Amino acid sequence: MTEITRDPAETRSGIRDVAAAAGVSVSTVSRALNGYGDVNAETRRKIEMTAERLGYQPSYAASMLRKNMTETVTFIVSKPWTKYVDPYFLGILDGLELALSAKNYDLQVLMARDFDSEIDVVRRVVDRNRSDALIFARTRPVDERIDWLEGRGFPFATVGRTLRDSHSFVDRDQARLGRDSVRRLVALGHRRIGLLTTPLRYMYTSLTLQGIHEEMARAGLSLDPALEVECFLSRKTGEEAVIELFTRGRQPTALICGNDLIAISAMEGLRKLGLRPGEDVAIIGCDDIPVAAFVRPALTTFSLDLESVGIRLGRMILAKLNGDKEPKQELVPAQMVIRQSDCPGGDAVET
Amino acid sequence: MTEITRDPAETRSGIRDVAAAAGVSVSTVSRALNGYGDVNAETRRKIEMTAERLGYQPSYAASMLRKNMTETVTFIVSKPWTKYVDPYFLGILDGLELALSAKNYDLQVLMARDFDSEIDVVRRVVDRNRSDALIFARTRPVDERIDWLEGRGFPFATVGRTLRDSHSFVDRDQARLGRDSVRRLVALGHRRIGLLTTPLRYMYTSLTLQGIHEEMARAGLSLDPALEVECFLSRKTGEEAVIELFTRGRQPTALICGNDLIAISAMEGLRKLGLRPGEDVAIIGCDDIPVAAFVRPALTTFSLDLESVGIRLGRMILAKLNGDKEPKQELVPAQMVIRQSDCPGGDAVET
DNA sequence: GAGCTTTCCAAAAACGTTTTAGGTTCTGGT
DNA sequence: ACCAGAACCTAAAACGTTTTTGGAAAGCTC
Repeated sequence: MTEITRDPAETRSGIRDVAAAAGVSVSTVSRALNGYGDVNAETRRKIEMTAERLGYQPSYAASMLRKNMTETVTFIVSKPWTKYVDPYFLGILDGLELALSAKNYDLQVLMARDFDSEIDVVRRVVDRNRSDALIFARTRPVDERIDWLEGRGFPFATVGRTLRDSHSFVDRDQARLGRDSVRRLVALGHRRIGLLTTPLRYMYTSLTLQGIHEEMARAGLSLDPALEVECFLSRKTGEEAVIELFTRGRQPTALICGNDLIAISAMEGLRKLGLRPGEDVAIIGCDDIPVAAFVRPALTTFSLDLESVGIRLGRMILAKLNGDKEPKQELVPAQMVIRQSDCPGGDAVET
Repeated sequence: MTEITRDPAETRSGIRDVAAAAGVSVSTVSRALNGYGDVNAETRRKIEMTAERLGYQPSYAASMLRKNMTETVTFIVSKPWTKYVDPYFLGILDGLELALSAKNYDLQVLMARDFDSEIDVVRRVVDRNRSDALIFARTRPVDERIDWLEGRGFPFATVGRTLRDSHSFVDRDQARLGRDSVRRLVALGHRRIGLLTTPLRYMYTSLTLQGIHEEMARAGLSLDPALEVECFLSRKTGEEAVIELFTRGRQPTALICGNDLIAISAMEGLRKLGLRPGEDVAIIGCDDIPVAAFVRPALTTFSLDLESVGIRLGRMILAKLNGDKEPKQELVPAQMVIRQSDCPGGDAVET
């Protein structure tokens, strides 16, 4: 035990330095610090103190190379999400971080330029061994990312389902959300319901539609394709969609919107047509973004405990990393939060 | 050149495999693939083809260990941002990714549990050599992250300034934005202007206030501390703030809000008080979030080309990684987008 | 045709850990 | 007194690259 305490900032001290300073071998330091057995309690304490004193931090690269694991889970996102700030994304990350950090995994988010290059990021991460597991969202009915990863046997989970559903996922119960929307509107007297959907290429859109159609059939309502408009936030907002819908003829008395931004912009479209949203036309959104409560009329929509989705996702991944082979699949229900934008109507207008 | 083409998925092939298959030494493969000189064009081509055929990808850990660089830039975020979806964040990431990927750097986002643990993430990233440079935002007047990094001489840049401003940053020109808001409202006839600020602990808040106060002084308006309320989106929304402000007495005819969410919720507060936002009281927001155009009255606010901020940030970091010592500092102006929420007023109400 | 440079390539060291294989000391039982 | 096994530790191999060092062959100069 020497008195010379070297400046820890001067030059990063490696495991050798710790070993030398503690008077033991390098391998003993490694075992002590990694919590393995075969090391005397007294020795371990001394090593820990020495490491602390020297400010020793194992080189990430070296330990990654030797252990062949990164202790990192990667979430992949790409532009469509970052551009139209999908509230999904960030809330889930919070939950994920929570679950993963409990087991000392880091959560890293990797950016892809656009949706199509996400597969490249997936490939690079896996091929170069940059992560222990992957998570991504915006699944499509048939999704090449999933096919590729399953082919490799690489651990992953998704936010959202696919047609096959052979993998692990957490998803909002979209079908139920669709059914609930319809049931609510039908109960309010609406019989002609318009749909302003999110892009059809995503699986969640078709699951929602499935639920909507199912409940409409049950209520004895006819499905009118002319009442469905696909919205792309980058091009066609709810505003344009509404105008298109109403000028087509057959005007709906209620609108189910794929997300809140569509819903809020649809309100604006209605006003342009001289209609009062929440009075002449009922509107239901989805996601419960922060402003939903503050717009006029306050938006009726579906909220979801995103953090809990993230936590489930994290647990799922951790189980997988522990060798669990079985795919886990969880559906979490969204909560309808009723405000003002859904109003009674239908019969009067219908005649 | 053998005909046996092994299954690339079977077992990851390393640089040795490529060397053997191409009939050259390991070091030559490395030089060829990394674009160094000292390798015959013909040989290089052969090696590249072989590597391609074997699906060779250099191990990230190994190359990281040997080169002592990660080819990764890390952006650190923590909960306050993820929770109240700050539009800043994601747009900047897009620009950053663009700039960095041009030089083959990866952009990684690391999550901290909360603001206070961001410093821990900073420490861990630097100590364990997990990134070549850091970027973060939400700077405070005196910021321990910056002090620590400057002490280490680790490359970094921030979104936002500090009191000392000794480091590299890109920032929105907050002072100017503040001045512009006031000038606009004064021109519209307002003389009693209320302030619903973002949290004061952030540097950008005080810079904005600085600009606001400066312009108010120039216009000969008195500064009334009773007209300033600090909003925290987690606790005090614009709605509560407005109610507090107006029940204090001395009612303003216009409100400058620290961000759009505050502004939109403030509108709701005004309505609760029986006032019409955009008619009785003018409102100016900040950030131009997607819904800003769709609320009623449509929100007058400030937009910013976030992608360009990201790109500047990226270039800044790349220069630094190229050995540039000089700190670079850029201020980018925000664009006022005038909609409906700022209305004439003041004199009539003022008496 | 000797000497010098240039071009191309190979062998080996190095990066900083973790893991394996093995060795020494101690304890307790006979 | 001897042996088996436990407890603790060390030396060396291994991870998969990049970089350094040096050497052989070829080309050029006089």
